[in-house]
Amino acid sequence: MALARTPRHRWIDAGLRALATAGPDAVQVESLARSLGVSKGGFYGYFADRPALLTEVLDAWEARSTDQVLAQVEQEGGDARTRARRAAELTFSPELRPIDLAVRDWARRDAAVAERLRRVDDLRIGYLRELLAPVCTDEDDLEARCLIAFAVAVADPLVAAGHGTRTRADVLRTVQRRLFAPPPAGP
Amino acid sequence: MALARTPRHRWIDAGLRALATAGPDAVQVESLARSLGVSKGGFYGYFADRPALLTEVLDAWEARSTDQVLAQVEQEGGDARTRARRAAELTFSPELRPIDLAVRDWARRDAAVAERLRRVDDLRIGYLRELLAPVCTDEDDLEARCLIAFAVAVADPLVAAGHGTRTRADVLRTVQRRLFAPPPAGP
DNA sequence: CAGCGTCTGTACGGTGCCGTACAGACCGAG
DNA sequence: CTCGGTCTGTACGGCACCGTACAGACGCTG
Repeated sequence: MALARTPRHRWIDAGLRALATAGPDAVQVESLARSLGVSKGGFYGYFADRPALLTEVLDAWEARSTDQVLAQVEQEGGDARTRARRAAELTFSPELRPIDLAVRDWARRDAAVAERLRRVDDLRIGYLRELLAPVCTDEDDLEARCLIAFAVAVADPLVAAGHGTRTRADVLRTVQRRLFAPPPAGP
Repeated sequence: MALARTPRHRWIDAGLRALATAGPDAVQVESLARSLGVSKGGFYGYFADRPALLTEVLDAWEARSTDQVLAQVEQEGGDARTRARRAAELTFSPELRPIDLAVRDWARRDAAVAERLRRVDDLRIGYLRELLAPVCTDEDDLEARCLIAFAVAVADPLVAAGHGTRTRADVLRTVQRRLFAPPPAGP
């Protein structure tokens, strides 16, 4: 039984890279083969066709974005703020971040992708809600903080503007402090 | 001099629609021609090639997203909160919103688009900063609120999660109240 | 070493898009 | 009506990609 030089997971990894850098349209069989230094000969032994690969690419993204991140965070432990930051670091790591953005854009035009993203985001925000609940007395306030935290995390690299003398990191620190601050004053 | 049935601006409008719904890769000459019920015969009389059309599509988007929105808001007037909401309504209208998202994704892989987006976002956040300045004593706080407001506005349709019994609109109202609330307590 | 199954390279037809060429339709001017 | 310029439809060559077919290389197994 000859060993595969280019087994399934290499095609999937290459697909994830292509998805991250150039969107789903760029996940092309011949293009991936070139990037792997291989011809597409073996591809159709593993996958029925291009859509089948895309499905498995999404499977891989979903697993890495949820189970693997949560397992890691829970294993490392720490208080709520530490775990929230760690979950954000892992979820929006330099490696996963561009895939996340590509999937979000993709979800705008593909219902199946949108449903997957909904599952993933529900899980993420559910976890965030648990972590933020202790500092919030009001349920409305809790929900607002969750949306703010998540929206800022998602949109950060999408917002191109500068902040005068401050860096984006400066501003993000201030935002984080606000999120874990005691509830604001009256209406 | 025969009248053009399909003048420049119709190609550009069609390009904007394609960009909005399916991204820049979908702005294809023959595809646009089909959507206009026309063959591509006349296209190359107006535009040198496909990239030239994309440039003009971006020009149109930039003009509509900045000058036209600001002019409208300033003309309608109102207090800071009213104008902020109105600017958001116009900037993220059902018509402009999907173009905005498509451009943001596009900017991730095209430096020229990224620079355009930077100009546009700087202008938008600059305006927002003016409007929010009166309710903020602290400069750090002001900058944080600007980023929060803008990030939530941008990411809202990208975040797929639900909020239990509340609707997204409910949560957004709470966020808006927070943004215009007096500064939070100590550190 | 021989045989087998698996993986890989190459070649092919089909399709869709780009950009060009050109002929004809159309409308206003004289 | 005739002329002229402009816009449009059609056709073409080139290219890139998809999915299939098949022959040969490779390494394990006996």
